Amino acid sequence: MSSAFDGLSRLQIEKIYDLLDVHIYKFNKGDAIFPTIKGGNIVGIISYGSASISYIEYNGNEIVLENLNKDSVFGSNISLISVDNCEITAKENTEVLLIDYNKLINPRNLKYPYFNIFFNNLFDIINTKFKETNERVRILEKKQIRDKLLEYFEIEYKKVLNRNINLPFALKDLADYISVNRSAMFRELKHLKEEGFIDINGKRITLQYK
Amino acid sequence: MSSAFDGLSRLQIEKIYDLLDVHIYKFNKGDAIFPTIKGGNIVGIISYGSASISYIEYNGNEIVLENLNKDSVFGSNISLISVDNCEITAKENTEVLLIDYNKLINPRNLKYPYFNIFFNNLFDIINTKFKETNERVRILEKKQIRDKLLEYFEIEYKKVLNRNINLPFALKDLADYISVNRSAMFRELKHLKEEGFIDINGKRITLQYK
DNA sequence: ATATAAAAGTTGCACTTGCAACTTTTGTTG
DNA sequence: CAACAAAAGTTGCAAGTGCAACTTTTATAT
Repeated sequence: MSSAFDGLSRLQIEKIYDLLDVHIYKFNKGDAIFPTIKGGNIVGIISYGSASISYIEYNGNEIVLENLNKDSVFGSNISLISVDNCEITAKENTEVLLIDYNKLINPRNLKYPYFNIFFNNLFDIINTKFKETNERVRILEKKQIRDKLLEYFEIEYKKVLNRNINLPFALKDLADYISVNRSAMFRELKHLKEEGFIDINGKRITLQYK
Repeated sequence: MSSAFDGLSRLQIEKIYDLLDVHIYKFNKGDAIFPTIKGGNIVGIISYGSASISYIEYNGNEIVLENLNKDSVFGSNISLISVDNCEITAKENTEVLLIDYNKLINPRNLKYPYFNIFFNNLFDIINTKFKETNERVRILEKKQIRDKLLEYFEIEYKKVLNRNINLPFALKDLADYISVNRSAMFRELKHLKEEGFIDINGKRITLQYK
């Protein structure tokens, strides 16, 4: 996980705070972060703590869109996650940096080398985020659980070029990620195993067909 | 559909061509655009014509990820669509502008007001694209066709605040968009109609519950 | 106006999936 | 290490969905 301030000294980071008129807000567990940022074109960075972006469905269910941790960047105007119609809630003591979007894209700032590092870091985080989202879309587009799993394997395989895929999360989280029922996913994994396509050992999945 | 050159005069556009050393390539129907841009960090803009971004699945199926039309922007390093492992194919006579990504983010260019307009336009296109993708993820995450449809309606309703939703595409394209079988989607639309939730007249859907 | 193609609309059926209700295993905490 | 919680693993069943194979309607072209 890279940070928007990677490669910058303490002093340079403070200069950026000044340059962009960064506002620092602290929230307690359960606090809503959104009233402070909604409306304005503002970019948020979590400096410590964690929060979740969620929204209420038409039927009243709360859907967690994303979890924000240290160094996460969010905001509706910086191509990260659609914050509109969402609530952002602190999950613990959390500090958030808020930056006016217009100051961020003010070209005058680009004459400062340390600002360019910061801006490129931000762009990089956005880029990574978007690539991840596109990967997930490829999986979600598949109609059947088997195809979603195979697409997931394919994407992970290309990243490491290794038949052994180590799940970065629990199996139940994989079910959430590919958006299918946990038991049904498990059943399908079992079938893939029985048919000799894969082998599973805890969080390690081996692709027998590669 | 906005263009990266919106708000710029012919002369200013030519200055941008010079500034960024824009390369202009022409392709015939069926030509692969990708060999020219792959590897390098390059941003593409379709100046006229159309193309499609597709990839070959593990089972040999070709999946069309996206259609590019006039003014579409693409490229793996500008947060648009993950072009890696994909093929870009011209669907007709097509002209593409290719820009070196590093020149695009060169801060020296930002001293030119016309470049800032261009850059902001690009950022805006990226932003819109990402919001659209996030919308789609919200729909694709739903497990049942009914929930996908209702989520789609919800999103469209919030955009226009009108019970009448005009589909911007054919019903079969809606099925592709929410990634379900066309007939199955139709059946579900019929059920929603029979249960009084919606009314359908061609491409106009009226939400009776709003 | 007629031919042709494309989209809309319909239906039956087999298969897939979500869901609930478990048991078993693994991990965590005082 | 006992107690508890969380995750993994299993199963039956009802409901949902994909798919194929249609018919009907609408759009497009000559």
